[in-house]
Amino acid sequence: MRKAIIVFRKQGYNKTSMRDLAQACGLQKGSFYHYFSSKEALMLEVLTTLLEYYRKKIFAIAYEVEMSPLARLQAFFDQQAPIFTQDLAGCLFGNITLETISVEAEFRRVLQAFFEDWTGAFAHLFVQAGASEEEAIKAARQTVMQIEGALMMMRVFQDIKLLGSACNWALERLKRWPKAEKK
Amino acid sequence: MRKAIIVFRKQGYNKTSMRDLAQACGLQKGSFYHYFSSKEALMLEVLTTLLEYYRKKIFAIAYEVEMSPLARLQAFFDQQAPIFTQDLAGCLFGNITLETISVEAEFRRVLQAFFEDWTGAFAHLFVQAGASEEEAIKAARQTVMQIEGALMMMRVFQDIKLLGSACNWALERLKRWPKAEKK
Amino acid sequence: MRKAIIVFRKQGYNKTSMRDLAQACGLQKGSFYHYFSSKEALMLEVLTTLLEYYRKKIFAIAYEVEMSPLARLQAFFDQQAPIFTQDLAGCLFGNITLETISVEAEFRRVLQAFFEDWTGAFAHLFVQAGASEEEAIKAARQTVMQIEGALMMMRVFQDIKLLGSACNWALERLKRWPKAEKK
Amino acid sequence: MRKAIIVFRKQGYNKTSMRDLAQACGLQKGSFYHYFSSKEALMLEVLTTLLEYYRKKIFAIAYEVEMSPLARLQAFFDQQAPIFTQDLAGCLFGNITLETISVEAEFRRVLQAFFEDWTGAFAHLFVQAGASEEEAIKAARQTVMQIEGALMMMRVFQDIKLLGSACNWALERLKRWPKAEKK
DNA sequence: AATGAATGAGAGTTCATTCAT
DNA sequence: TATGAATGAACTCTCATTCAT
Repeated sequence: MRKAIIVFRKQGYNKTSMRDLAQACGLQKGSFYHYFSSKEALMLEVLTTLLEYYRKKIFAIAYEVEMSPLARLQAFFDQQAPIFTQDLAGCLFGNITLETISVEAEFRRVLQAFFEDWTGAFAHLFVQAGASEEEAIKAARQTVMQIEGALMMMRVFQDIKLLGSACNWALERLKRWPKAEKK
Repeated sequence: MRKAIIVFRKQGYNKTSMRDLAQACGLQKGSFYHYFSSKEALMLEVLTTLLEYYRKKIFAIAYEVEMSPLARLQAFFDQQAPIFTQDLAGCLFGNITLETISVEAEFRRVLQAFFEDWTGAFAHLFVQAGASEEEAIKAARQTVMQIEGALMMMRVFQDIKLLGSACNWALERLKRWPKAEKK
Repeated sequence: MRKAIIVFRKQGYNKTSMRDLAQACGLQKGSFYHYFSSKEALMLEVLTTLLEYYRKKIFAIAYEVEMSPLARLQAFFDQQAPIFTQDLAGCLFGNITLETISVEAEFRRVLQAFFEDWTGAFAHLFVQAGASEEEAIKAARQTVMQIEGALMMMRVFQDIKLLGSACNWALERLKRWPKAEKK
Repeated sequence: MRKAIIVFRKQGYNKTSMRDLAQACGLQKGSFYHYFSSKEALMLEVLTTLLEYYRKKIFAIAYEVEMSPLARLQAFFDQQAPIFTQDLAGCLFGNITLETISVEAEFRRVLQAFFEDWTGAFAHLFVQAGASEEEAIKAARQTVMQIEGALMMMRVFQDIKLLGSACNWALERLKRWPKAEKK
């Protein structure tokens, strides 16, 4: 499963064959069908599992009351960055979105959930820093977009720093609110 | 060729078969090989041709001296938006980047060129509006990222307005510079 | 075992997978191999068991001395009909014959035995009704053929009555012999 | 196509792989898909084509006015027998019926059409020989059933003569009608 | 310039079978 | 006795590509 994430994120959905996945796991491709009923089902489960992980390990950081919003965002990025930069492969959800969303309707619900929860986490931070609900959502959306855009640039130009600058912009932005550094 | 762009943008590179492309053009699969030596070559030519089109018809707008920077950016977006929103399929370069960049090295050069020129065009506008070279590049990059991120969100949530708001943010940002509205 | 008969009769030999059979028995595929060494062996055992059942419960009716030949044939059909009409699936031996006889030689012996014993049972009735050995065998063969043919029509046209008429013809035919109704 | 008939008749539908068929035609299995969209479609076309052939070349004999009904039936069997006895493989329609009818609904229409037309042809002969409509249909049905049953026995016992005797019975039966031998 | 037959490789998937537990 | 993981071969079908016409 963890192996599948890596392969899918790097090669995309259509380019990745069951043989690739099996090989990455040291199995025969037929063996995969004991665990997943189809390639599509596997992808769906990969996405669902990964979303769960994000919720518990990353998005949750935005709701930790013991840190200031700014500290939380910092921690958030610290957790997220290594995942995104690994293999210079970016964000699985973003990659799969652009590759499949117009054709594979089954993935849409999970992909939407990911982006909604991500935006929600950021919005919560902006609210806590002093923004109105509306302002917060706007800022959160913009931040998510910027990061996904940055990941794209990171991959085209093979330059990890491009993600860093997007994160910095987000931190700067949060700082502008009065309660950004208060617990 | 124009048909190929549409199909590739919507379905992606790997999901699109030569049969799909031929069908879209009212031809037989085999006939395609009179014009393009391989699927890869075709994609490359599609990207190159489209890049040329962008340069002449869209990026060029940023360098038109008769309009204020703000007016130019507005015109820029007016040209770009319908292409991006058609079929809710987004930006071919962005889509192909996230799908293939880690696997097909041959496309990278064109993809990079596209994003460089795009950024360059925006940077020129910010400079003309009064920004320093460095500030301009930063702002331009951020804008491109935001738009690509917005296109992703537009596709996941099937909501065209998400692109619009990214464009508006860019316009607002440009306005903050003193010479934004001067020719 | 009884479940296997049902599945095989309806789906045929090649279309039926070990998974289908296991499922019908509430077992796992692997568990089947404690009872049968292979799919072929299973089929063979199914056929053998069923033949044994036919011999004891159905063909035996033809040899019951307490009834007239006609009464025996009637009883014979009364026993046989519900088996053949269940699920509109016909006769397992007939189905398997037409599907596999040219390819799997191993089944031939049991299949032949079934048809020989069946014919023998009918021939006995005709002899008892007054026919010569030769005439009896001829009539018996014809009757079996007619019934198998009727089962085929029953299945194509999804009409249970087609079997009934074949049985009636056989009864009429037997009646023509002088001792048909004598014990 | 002619090759496909042979292979399907001998091996059945499920046992016959696209590789088998391709091999019989000296092609690669992939090449088959230029002519038929799927195995099922191929089978359907095989059945349809063969039905057409039967109608024109065999069933038509029953309607030839220049011969007596008996002569026509004789000619009918003379045409039919070599097809049925070839490879001891029997009747494709009968074989496919018993193998697939409960599972593959798409074939039913053609299979029914075959048996209806066959019965119709025989019924016509009986009518011309002097039978009432009702009697004719009954006799025709019985004859078809007998032949299909005989083909089954022919295959189990690997004895070509079994088909012959079924044909003879049919001829004898027709002779019993007054106008059987009149043109 | 365009076709359509053909190919060989490989896709996703199913299968009968094995075997450690 | 029964499971469930695993395999390797075979399945139906699709693909990018070639080439004679």
